[in-house]
Amino acid sequence: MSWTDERVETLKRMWTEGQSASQIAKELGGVTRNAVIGKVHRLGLSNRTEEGEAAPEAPAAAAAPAAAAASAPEAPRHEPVAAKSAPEPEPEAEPAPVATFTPRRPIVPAGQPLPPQPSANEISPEALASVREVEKRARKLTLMELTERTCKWPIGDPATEKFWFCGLPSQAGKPYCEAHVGVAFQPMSARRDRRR
DNA sequence: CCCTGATTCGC
DNA sequence: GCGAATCAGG
Repeated sequence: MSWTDERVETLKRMWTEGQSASQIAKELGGVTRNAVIGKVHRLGLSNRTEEGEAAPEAPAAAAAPAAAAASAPEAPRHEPVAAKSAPEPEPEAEPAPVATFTPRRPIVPAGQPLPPQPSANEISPEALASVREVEKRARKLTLMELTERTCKWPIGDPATEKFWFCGLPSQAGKPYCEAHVGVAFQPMSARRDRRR
C-alpha cells in the first residue's frame, strides 16, 4: 500500500477528528499504526491543536460530560445513596469517568446498546452475595487501567481514596464481570413479584 | 496487559 | 519517504 492522495486525505481527516493512530490504520487497511504515526509526523500534523489557536483548553471540568456523552446518552437518575455502608449498586449506572478521554469529537466506536433501565432496584439475594464475594477479590483498578475486558463496576466512594473499579474479567461485550452483570442487568422476571 | 503517541534509523 | 522496532507513558 502507498500513500495515495485519497489515503492521505483520510488520514488527515481522522487524525484531525482525534482518532487514534491504530483506529486510522484499521480504517485504511494495509498499514500499521506505526506507519500512520510516521506519516503523521512527516506531514507535520503531529500537533493536533488547530492552527493559530493558542488555547490548549484544560480538560478538567469536561471529563464527566464527555464520558456521559460517549457511553450513556441517557444517564440514569440516581437515587440518593441511603447508607454509606452499602454502596448500593445503581442499575447500570455508568461510572462517570469511564470513557477514555479523546480530543476533538472522536467518533466513538459505539458501545453496547444500553440495557433497559429498571426504575426499581431489586436484586436477588444470590446476586448480592455473589457481588460481595467478588468485590473482595476486585483487582482495584484505577481509571486508566480499565480496558474493554475489565469490569468497570465502581466500588467505594469516589470522593475518597477508597475508590476503585472492580477490574475482573468482563463478560464478552459487557462492561462488567459476571457478578456485576448480575446486578446491573436484571431480567424483568427477577423483579416481577417483588414489592418494596 | 491493554492501549496511546514519539522517535530512531535501516531501507 | 517509509515504517518496524523501540521508547515512554497512561
